[in-house]
Amino acid sequence: MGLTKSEIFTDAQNEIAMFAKAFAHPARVAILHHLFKANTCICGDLVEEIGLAQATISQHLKELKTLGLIKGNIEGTSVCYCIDQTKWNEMSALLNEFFNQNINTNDCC
Amino acid sequence: MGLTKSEIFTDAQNEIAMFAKAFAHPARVAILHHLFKANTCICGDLVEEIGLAQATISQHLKELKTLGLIKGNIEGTSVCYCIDQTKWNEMSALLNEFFNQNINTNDCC
DNA sequence: ATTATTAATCGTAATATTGCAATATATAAA
DNA sequence: TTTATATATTGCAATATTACGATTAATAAT
Repeated sequence: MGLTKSEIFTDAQNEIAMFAKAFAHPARVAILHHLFKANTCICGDLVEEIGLAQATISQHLKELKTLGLIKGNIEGTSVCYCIDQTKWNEMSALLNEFFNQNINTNDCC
Repeated sequence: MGLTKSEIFTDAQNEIAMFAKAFAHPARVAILHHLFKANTCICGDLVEEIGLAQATISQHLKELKTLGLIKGNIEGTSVCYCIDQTKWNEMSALLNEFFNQNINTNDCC
């Protein structure tokens, strides 16, 4: 118990859930908001901007990076993060398709 | 610790995270998939279709209903569920805006 | 070489989520 | 009224997530 039974769902369903999880915490939404506004930033910027501990921000960055939504480039002692446009568009297309499957249905109850 | 600090984020960031959470589990994605396909369904249909316990499906339905994404109408001993189109479109618009804020940014690293 | 800066990782505590059996509730059918 | 059917709720166990202090690692500056 307590363990999601991924094996009983389709790949598409699991993938949608995986991407959605990226946005399912306001800290990650805030990180992405800031990245879009600033184009690039380093971990320290986000710590200041958002107000969570460095370890916490680093952990959220790791999740976004693991999913492929952001990239990180080492620049001296710091790491420059930015959105991975290609992956972002891929994710966006997948979720959009999910959101728009209702074109032909009506309210029923 | 372990408690999300919602108060340090904007309303928009919290709202995006809340909606994203709805899709952050494949069972709920599967429920919504089925609802779009079938237009309406009852809890028992989903138990059969998805293969999780009745209590588990009921719990996922409750979360979707609390968010307002689905509606439930009592019909005899069963409850007829369907998508709430208005709320769905509202959610879709909010997340789409989030996904499309990248129009003018470039890859950087 | 030593020190400062930046980020990642580890360890840990607290909270949240998932899943199910058992039970409760509420209506329909007999 | 009793029984059957369908869903919600409760209680509990297991896993996942969130957060942070402390430490580590790696480069830059002195």
